[in-house]
This record gives sequence, structure tokens and C-alpha cells, in this order.
Amino acid sequence: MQDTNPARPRKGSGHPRYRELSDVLQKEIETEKFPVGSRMPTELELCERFDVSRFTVREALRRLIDLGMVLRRQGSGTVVISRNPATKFVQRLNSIEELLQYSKDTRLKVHGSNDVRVSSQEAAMIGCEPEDNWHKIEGIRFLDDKSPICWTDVFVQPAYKELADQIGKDETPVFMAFEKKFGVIAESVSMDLFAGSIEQSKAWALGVEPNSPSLIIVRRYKDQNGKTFEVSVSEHPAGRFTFSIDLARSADSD
Amino acid sequence: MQDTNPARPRKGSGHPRYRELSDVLQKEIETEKFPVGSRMPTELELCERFDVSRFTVREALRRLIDLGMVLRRQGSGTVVISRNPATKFVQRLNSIEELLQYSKDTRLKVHGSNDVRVSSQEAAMIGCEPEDNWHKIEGIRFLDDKSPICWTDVFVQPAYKELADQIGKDETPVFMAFEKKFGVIAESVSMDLFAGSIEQSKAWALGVEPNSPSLIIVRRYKDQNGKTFEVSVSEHPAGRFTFSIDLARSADSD
DNA sequence: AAATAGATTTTGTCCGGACATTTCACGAAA
DNA sequence: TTTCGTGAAATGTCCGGACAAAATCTATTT
Repeated sequence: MQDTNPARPRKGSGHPRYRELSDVLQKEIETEKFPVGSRMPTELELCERFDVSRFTVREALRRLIDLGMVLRRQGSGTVVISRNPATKFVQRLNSIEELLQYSKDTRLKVHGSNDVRVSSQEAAMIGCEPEDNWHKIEGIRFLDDKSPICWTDVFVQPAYKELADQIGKDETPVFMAFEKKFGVIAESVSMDLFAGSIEQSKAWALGVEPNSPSLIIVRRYKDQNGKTFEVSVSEHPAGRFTFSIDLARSADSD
Repeated sequence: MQDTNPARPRKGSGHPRYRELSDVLQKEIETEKFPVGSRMPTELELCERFDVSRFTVREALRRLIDLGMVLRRQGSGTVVISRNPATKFVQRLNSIEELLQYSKDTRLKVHGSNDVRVSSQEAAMIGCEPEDNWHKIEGIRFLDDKSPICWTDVFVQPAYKELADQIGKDETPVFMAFEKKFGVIAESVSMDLFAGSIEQSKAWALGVEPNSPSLIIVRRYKDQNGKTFEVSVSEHPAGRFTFSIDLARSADSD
């Protein structure tokens, strides 16, 4: 009779045992019985307290990990790192192209490229020091040969300047060319979106009125070391581009 | 001698057994030995094939789930749903407020609210049929009492119109008020960002030139059934607001 | 006091077994 | 033909036990 209650039917809650357990622990973290920074009881202690096997305890703890509330380390223990179930809304980009939001069939026509010392205004956009040296590539992105979508300035570290003549040859995004040519992969990307108005020279190239409204998107690509290796600034005239995001509630917290 | 190899030391790969297993399966999915849509072998079959326990197989399968490559259903089996480890870049919003990107200290001052039949232009924004009935709430969001950030139109289903006089009382986002008052929770949110120019009446209220450039953000909140219960349209004059996103490569595929 | 080595604690990995629950296919009955 | 129910098959839940690996503590030595 070693097994009085294996896989026993859900008693009342309608949830499996490990879920009931994680719910209790979650509540105890939220009510600061286990404050952030403190160590939680060991697995064995929880086994005793709830009279369950280690499997069930670990399954419950796994859920707290998924919720982003605790952190575990072998040999050390379980530490509370957050009081509320962390991740609420998650955006998934399935293909890397979604990041750019232009489907494959756009093309960058390069106007020119040269080394520059960035102005203070550009530095603010890029997020670097003024007077820093970058290699700047200017161009216009087209849907088909007639329809310009946006003006684009691409800033890359001078070391990578030879990339310039690679761009525009095919429809691969610039930051993917980095991966192919230099083995530098984008580990993280930060984007800023804000309103602006198009200056004369660009307006002319895009075929719109000077000072007409635009959507400016700044994308900063960082490598594994957190170093920014590429920054692109795109300016979209009103009516030609919409940036869309879909967020879904995650961390199955029902 | 029932236990010849429990927790045996990592043989060569430096990875635990279940990880080696999941790597093999992942590769077999990528090379279409198990095409998308097909059913994978059962747990027991995998146990035999790799000569491991069900625990190890389930642990490996769990990883494929996390990678978003397979889907499992009790009684049914394991189906391949994606050929490549799904999620590439993931955005995490830690607090739900990040979704709005105004920190807590902004306040919506309501100008008025009334039932409307949406115009075809509004319908296009909202993503509904023209002539649909909605309850529209107009207001301006302030940082402090002097600094207007944006003009906001909130459209809610007529059934929820009584919510109107709740808004602006405190700094809770509108969609959270739904949860409190009606128990309707936002399961997903889709957002569109694009450039526009501010019409006269709004420009006056915001203290900017008519037709000056703006960033327009449309947010659509859907409940569990996929029904849109609230849409907000915010118009930000240039220079007063930047929308930021941070994406990190995810799906720990080292 | 500081460094080292060993013992202890704690989580990670893995096994075998058992029963529960869900899904699906098959066959009998209407 | 359709409906219904039975049973097989698959995954889900849970137990107990064992050893491995990492972190931490302790006692000893330098």
C-alpha cells in the first residue's frame, strides 16, 4: 500500500496538485511572506509542508520560474526576484523580417555613403557621443520602382564600412548582412518611433511637400556584448507606412 | 542492478540527456523527417528508440514546446507546428503600464462623451464596419496640469458606456477599468502607429499649429473571445512623445 | 588572518512504476 | 445513415528512490 494517492482526482479546485501548490506560493510571495530578495524554503521542506513528492514541488516551482517570480541555482536555492507575475504581454516575431515590417519585396536604393562625424542632433538619435565617427549610408526604400516608402540613413561602425557596397544589391535587411559577412549577430534591438516633419531635400526625393508630417523610426542593433554596431533612421511620409504590433497576454495566468 | 546509468555523467556533449534528445528531434524536424503538420512518435516509442525513461523524453518534448515547434494534446499526441525554433525576438512588458508607455503620472481630462455612429474614416481606424454604434469618449492626456501630451478618443461598446464617468477620476488605464468594473480582461492588444497631421480643433486644444505633424497610435483591445471591446486613438504632437520598444533575441538557442 | 580542503546542503538529472484524463476509432444500436 | 457508447491509445499527474553537480559552510592548515 505504498501508493495511497497517486494521481489522485482533483479534489476541489479543478487544478492539478502542483498548480494548487504554485498558487499558494505565488500568493505568499505577493503578500510578502517571502519578500523579494529572500530565499524560499528548500524543495524538501516544501515536500514536508504540503505532503507531496519532490516532483510536484519542482513542477510548482517551475511554474514560478515561468512566471518570472523566482530564480533557482543548483547548490544555492530559490530566491524571490519579483512580487508580481512578470510577463504580461508578449510580442512574438516569427520571422526576422517582421522586425522590419517591410515584406521581402522592398528594395533600398543607395544614394551615397561616406564617413562622418555625427552632429549633436544625430548623436541624440543614435544614442552615442557627439563627434563620434560613423560610416553613413543614405538611401531611399522603394516598394516597386515608382513608390518610395521612406528615406533611410544607416549608420555603421567604420570597421564595417565595406558593407556599404553590399547594400541594395538584394533585399536582405542590412543587419542580416552583418551576420553573413562579419558573423556579428543582432542580440537585441531597440526602436524609437516618433513624429517629425520632412526637410526640403528629402521631401523632394520622396515626392512630398516640404515640412509635411512623417513617422521617424530609429532602430539600434546591439551585438552580444551590448555594443551598438548599426543604427538606422527611417523617415516615412504620412500615409505610406503603418507600424503594427500585436501583443498577446502570456504567462498563462488563468 | 536495476540502475546502470542513473544521472550518468555527461558523456560527450556536455549537455544533459534530455537536451541531447531534444537537439536530435529538433534537427529531424528542421530536415523534415517530421514535416510540419505530421504527428511525432509517441512518448513510449521515443523511450524505446533512445533507450531512456519517459521522464527524459517528456523533458525533451517540453523543450520543443518552449521552442514553439510542437503542440501536444492529451489523448491525441504530438504534432509539429513549426520547422524553425519559433520566437526570435521577444518583447517583454513587465508591468502592464508599459503597454501605454505613459508612466503612472499622466492623467486623462475628459472633454465629453456620447453615442456615435462611426464614420467610414473612423471605422477604418477602429477596424469595424462603418455605421457601427460605439460610445465615444474624448479627452486630453496631461503630464502635469500644464503639459498636454496627446488628444485621445476612446471608443467602447455601448454596453459599457457607464464606464465613461469612471474615467479620468484616477490614473488607471481605461482597459484596466474594464477588468475592475466588468471583469472583461484584455487578452490581446494590437497597435498601429503612423504619421498624421493635427486638425484645427485639436491643435487649438493641444496648443500647437494646425496641420502640424503628429504621431497617431491606435490600440485595439480584445477579450478572450477575440471580440474588440475598446479602441483608443491617440494623437501626439511632434516632440512630445516617443514610443520605444526593446526586443531581445529569445528562444535560448545556444 | 587567509587560503585550502573536505563535508554538507541544495538543486539538477534520471529511473521505474501507477493511475487519471482526454481523444479517437470502431462497432452496435436506433 | 446517424448516434451512441465502449475501449484502446496517448498524454497528464504523481509517487519513491538514487546519484550528479554546484554552492556553501566548516575545519584545518599555512
